[in-house]
Amino acid sequence: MVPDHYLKLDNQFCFPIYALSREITQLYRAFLDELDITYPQYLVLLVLWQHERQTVNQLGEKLLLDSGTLTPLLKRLEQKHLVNRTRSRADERVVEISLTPAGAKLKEKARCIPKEMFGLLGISLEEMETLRNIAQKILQHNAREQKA
Amino acid sequence: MVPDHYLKLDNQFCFPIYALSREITQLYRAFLDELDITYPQYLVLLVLWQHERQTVNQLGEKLLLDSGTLTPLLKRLEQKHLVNRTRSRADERVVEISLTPAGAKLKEKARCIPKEMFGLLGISLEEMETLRNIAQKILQHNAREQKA
DNA sequence: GTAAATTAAATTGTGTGCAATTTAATTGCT
DNA sequence: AGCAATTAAATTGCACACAATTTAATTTAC
Repeated sequence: MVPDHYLKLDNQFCFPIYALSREITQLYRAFLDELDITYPQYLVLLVLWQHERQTVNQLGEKLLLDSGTLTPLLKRLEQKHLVNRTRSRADERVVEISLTPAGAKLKEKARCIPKEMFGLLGISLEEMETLRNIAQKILQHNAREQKA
Repeated sequence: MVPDHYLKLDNQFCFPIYALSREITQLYRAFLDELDITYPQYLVLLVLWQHERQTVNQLGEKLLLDSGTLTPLLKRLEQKHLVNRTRSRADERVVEISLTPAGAKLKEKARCIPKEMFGLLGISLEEMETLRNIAQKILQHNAREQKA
């Protein structure tokens, strides 16, 4: 007989991650509202600030999101004139996402966000890195299993 | 001048948590689809299995969700005949959520889920507890700041 | 060269999640 | 007692997130 404490909310390992993820998105809002973007949109821009031009598929691979989520999100970013969506001439199934000048400029306003976010968490740099490393370990473990 | 690496996706602490949370919800689906419930619905049931009867507000406090999320969710659980939603006689603003016999019975089917989930993560028990403790630390840190 | 199979993105449908607001009931103050 | 303030839940509006499916284009196989 499995002991009951396995089914108590406080003993669930996954719930705090779920709750924390939502908390993080919430905390980001204070900063991102000023830029008029959401957290997932911010993630997209992070990738584009680093890579300038990406297909929907490439964005999806990096952000672990599918086109069902990305397509409307990217359309909204396009409407805000932060990105351009262009059908590739080489392969018309492919849509390339690139930064507009305004989108590129937003990077400057966003540069202090990661640091300020960290300041809101109340944990040490070590704890933060531990958290990240374990999270990434799980993600990588499951990435491999899915492809096997 | 803030170095650019602060704005690289790989160096974001928050993104792996965000991605992990979604991954966790995904992994849970394998088990919860059989019970015909979603992960947030599962969380609600976890609370009810432990506490039998809760107001919407109490559920919200425990799950860090507001009634905008909970009300439709609970309505769907009610439609599945897993819970009853009853207006309190003592205070008609209050809606009490209680388990139906079917809802209570589901606990038996769910008893192995936490353990099996753990098996899918590819981390040690220690790593899991570390992850949970840091996550809870952040959540508590921000719970206090919000009320201050 | 042509048809079948595969692929990239888009669409459809459903269930969250949260801010803002509304509705109805209760509490607090005078 | 009556009204203002507060509260619990519900609603409205919007942005995700993901499964399933569709559309259009490309690749593969014959």
